[in-house]
Amino acid sequence: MSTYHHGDLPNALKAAAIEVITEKGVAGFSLREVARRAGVSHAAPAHHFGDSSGLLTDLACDAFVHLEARIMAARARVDDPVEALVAAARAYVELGLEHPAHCEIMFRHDLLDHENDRHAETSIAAYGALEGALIELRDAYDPELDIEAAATHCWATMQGLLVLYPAMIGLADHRGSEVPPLGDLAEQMSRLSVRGLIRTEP
Amino acid sequence: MSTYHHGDLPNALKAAAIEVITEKGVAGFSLREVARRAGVSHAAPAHHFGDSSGLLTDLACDAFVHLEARIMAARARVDDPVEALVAAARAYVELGLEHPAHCEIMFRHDLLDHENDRHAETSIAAYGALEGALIELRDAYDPELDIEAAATHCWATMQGLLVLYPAMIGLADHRGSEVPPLGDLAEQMSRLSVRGLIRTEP
DNA sequence: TGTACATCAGTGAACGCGCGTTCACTGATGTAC
DNA sequence: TGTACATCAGTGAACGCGCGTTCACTGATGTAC
Repeated sequence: MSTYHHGDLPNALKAAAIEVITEKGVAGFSLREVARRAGVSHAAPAHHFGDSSGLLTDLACDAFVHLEARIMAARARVDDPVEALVAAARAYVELGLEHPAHCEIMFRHDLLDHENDRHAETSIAAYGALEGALIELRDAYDPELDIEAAATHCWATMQGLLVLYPAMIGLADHRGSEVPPLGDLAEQMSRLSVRGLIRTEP
Repeated sequence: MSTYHHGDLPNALKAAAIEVITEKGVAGFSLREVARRAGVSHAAPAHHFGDSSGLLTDLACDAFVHLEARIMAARARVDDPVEALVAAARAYVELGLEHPAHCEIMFRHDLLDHENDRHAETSIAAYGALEGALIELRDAYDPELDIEAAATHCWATMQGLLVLYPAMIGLADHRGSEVPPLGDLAEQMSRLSVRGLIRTEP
């Protein structure tokens, strides 16, 4: 097998990067380490991603694409707009559980390249999927629902939950209490959000 | 002036660390850089903090102490439990605006030392201040309010807002729309939360 | 169909840099007697 | 009141390491004629 040309080095590098970040956190990430894991010389990644923010930005875009797909799937799976939103909330945190590395990067404003067009596209698309769910909620339950505010509220709550969850576990250990599974927590939190968002009881 | 013994090197190092993180993000943080800025040899920090996670953990503890103080102050300033909670929400994000470096560290689970006793104490105390506000809310408006769930909901929403805010600005720039000031957003979000948390309209 | 050439993808050696850690040291401070 | 000694705080040189970047190179692929 000729391996001089890799065939799909970009994706191999992304997979290696995810591996590194999952094991050691973003702090342990380096282009050399990634190249090493992909079995390629350390100068190779530059041909595809330029520098490390190029690679990380591409991974963040993948994360947004995954997120959009999951929210859309949740919405398609469930009829009632309230239940669809709850399902989307679960989908969000489950993405965090299954792809912690992607999630760790998504909002690391300091590490990403914001000029990147795909980054704008994919993040807007993911946001749009959430907005869609809220538009259905508005149309079904409360014409006065403020879509922008509701989207910010839902997204912030879920993202905050992902950030806080490890700390909650640490705190609970210290107290001898228990923390519910993250998915259940996401459901509970999103139901609280919905109660605040719509006036009519569903 | 004899400077061989610094007088208060630990605090000088912490101040330098905040400076570095504010300028370059956590990614640009190193003990050597911190020592340099404190005007001290690069081996000196080890005498006080051991390694970098020792220093960062101490900063995170300071952040929790600040946060607790702000929440308590907000509660003391306002009588009505709903308004107190709203004021606490504002206090949270304003801490994020005024001390972005502290805030960037608070929940960086990967960088902190979790065996640290002060970390447990201070984070529990800050959480307790929020719980206190919610207990007052419960007693005044809804005896069935679930304190744990409510605390998680409020904290997650505010923390998520801090994480998302830069991204929201980026997205708004791209759309040509505007994002309200963070404090106003915090108020709006916390009012939505309260509406979901208590059954009786205040 | 075959050949020449341009372009692209990856190599590997070399560079200088900043990092954390170690270590023998020295200056300052506090305490015992 | 003075002296000796232990402890603590900070020094600065040395170490090895992994990093990003650069560069001349080579192997593979695609295209023009």
